Amino acid sequence: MPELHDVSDVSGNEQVYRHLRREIIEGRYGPGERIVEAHVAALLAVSRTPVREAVRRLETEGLVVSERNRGAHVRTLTESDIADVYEARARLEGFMSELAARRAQPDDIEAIHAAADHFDRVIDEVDHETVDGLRAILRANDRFHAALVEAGRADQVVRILATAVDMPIVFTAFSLYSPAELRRSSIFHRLIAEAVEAGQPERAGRLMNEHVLQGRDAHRRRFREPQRQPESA
Amino acid sequence: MPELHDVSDVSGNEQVYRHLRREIIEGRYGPGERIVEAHVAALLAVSRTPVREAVRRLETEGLVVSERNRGAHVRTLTESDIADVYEARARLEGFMSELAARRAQPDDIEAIHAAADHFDRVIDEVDHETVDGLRAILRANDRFHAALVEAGRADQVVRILATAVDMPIVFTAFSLYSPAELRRSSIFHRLIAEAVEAGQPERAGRLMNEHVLQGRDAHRRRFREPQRQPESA
DNA sequence: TTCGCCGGATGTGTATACAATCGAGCCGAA
DNA sequence: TTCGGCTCGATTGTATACACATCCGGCGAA
Repeated sequence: MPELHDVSDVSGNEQVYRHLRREIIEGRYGPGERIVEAHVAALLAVSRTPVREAVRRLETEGLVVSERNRGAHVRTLTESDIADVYEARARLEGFMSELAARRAQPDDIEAIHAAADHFDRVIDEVDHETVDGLRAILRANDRFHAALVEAGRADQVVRILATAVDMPIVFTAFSLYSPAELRRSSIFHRLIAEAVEAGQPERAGRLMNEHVLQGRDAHRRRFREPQRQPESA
Repeated sequence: MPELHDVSDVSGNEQVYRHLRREIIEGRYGPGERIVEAHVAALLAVSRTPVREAVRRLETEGLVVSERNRGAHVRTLTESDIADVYEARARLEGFMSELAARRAQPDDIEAIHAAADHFDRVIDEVDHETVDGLRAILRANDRFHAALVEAGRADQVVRILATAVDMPIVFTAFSLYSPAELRRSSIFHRLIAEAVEAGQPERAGRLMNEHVLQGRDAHRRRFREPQRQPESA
């Protein structure tokens, strides 16, 4: 893991990548919207070269589609695309939870419990209606999933999840979870943590699988309602 | 799927990408070997710009690792990395086989059977000891898996498999399969095709899962033997 | 001998220039 | 009016230039 909270020493490439990724995730670049290299370059005060590299990365991650000589645009996903990716993610994270239950070290277990605690605290304390609140909740959720997945000690699978499968969660960012759903998530986090600690791979895997599918269903419900956007930051 | 057998109208970027990918897959760039942009550029008679873009793509696919200001090198995988990726692939392809059994259209079924037939013909006819023979076998195998996976009609998951998970198979290229293993593969292909045609998702998924794990084990056996390289092309 | 410093060679990161392509609007002919 | 072709602005694809980081070998001092 190179840098985690580094801020100074990032290449232009990396800076552009993070910028675009966040803009897309948080919906400021809508689905289908065109990404013009020169505009992004001007906005971030860099040349087109790093912009192009960042776009290539996003393209292979699947966030962006580009056609030769015609530029790049944000990928548009159908409801069923998203559901499929959730299910794929359920399988992979389920697998990682099994591995975690087999391979986790005491440190890992502690990190998992800490992340679960932190999630609880965050959902109680932050204002769900603001962008910052949502970011905090999503970050806390990511932290739990990251702790779990890393406890499985399978770096390549972690990489797959991070680069290829993260995408859909991403588009979920503003598809808010209700307080009830968040509490349910919290309960699942606890159950998974306990199964991992107890060294019960099958249970851990099944619980995680189910937990992710709950996310899919929550997403699906939101998708079918009129979209409500939270207040901007 | 943009182009499949296009050869003329490829951007330099794409050309470099394909070149490097193949070189890595077929082992002419050994694990850990450094990739120097200017050398590749000179070799393919393009500038460094498209080379850099291709390297970024390979990097997010996980074939290559690069460090800031220090260049890129071919990723080195441990035996356990490879085993983990195989298992992840088993889960995802198992999932896709389930979907295929649910969603496949008559065309898809036909393509799957055709690919299975083709695989049989190829393993009977080609010389397993040459690079070209191996390429033909791997291509035939890929064709079966592609037909199956595409029958699941979940483009995003196909993308994930292609960009993130394909990698290990890749490193397997020269880890030859024995004739007995190839025949076993053939049998599994048939069984999977039948389960899909019969609309039996669970069986299709289980069979595919098992089939991929057989691949993992074959790989593992090869890994532990002294490496034999096939004659060069 | 060993350590540390320096300088050049090598190679990466980014900016910029220019050619090629695309697409929209215009114009004239049927 | 409608359609085909044309031109031009906008944008992408690639080459090239240059600044800077890293690596390595040599040299001198302790």
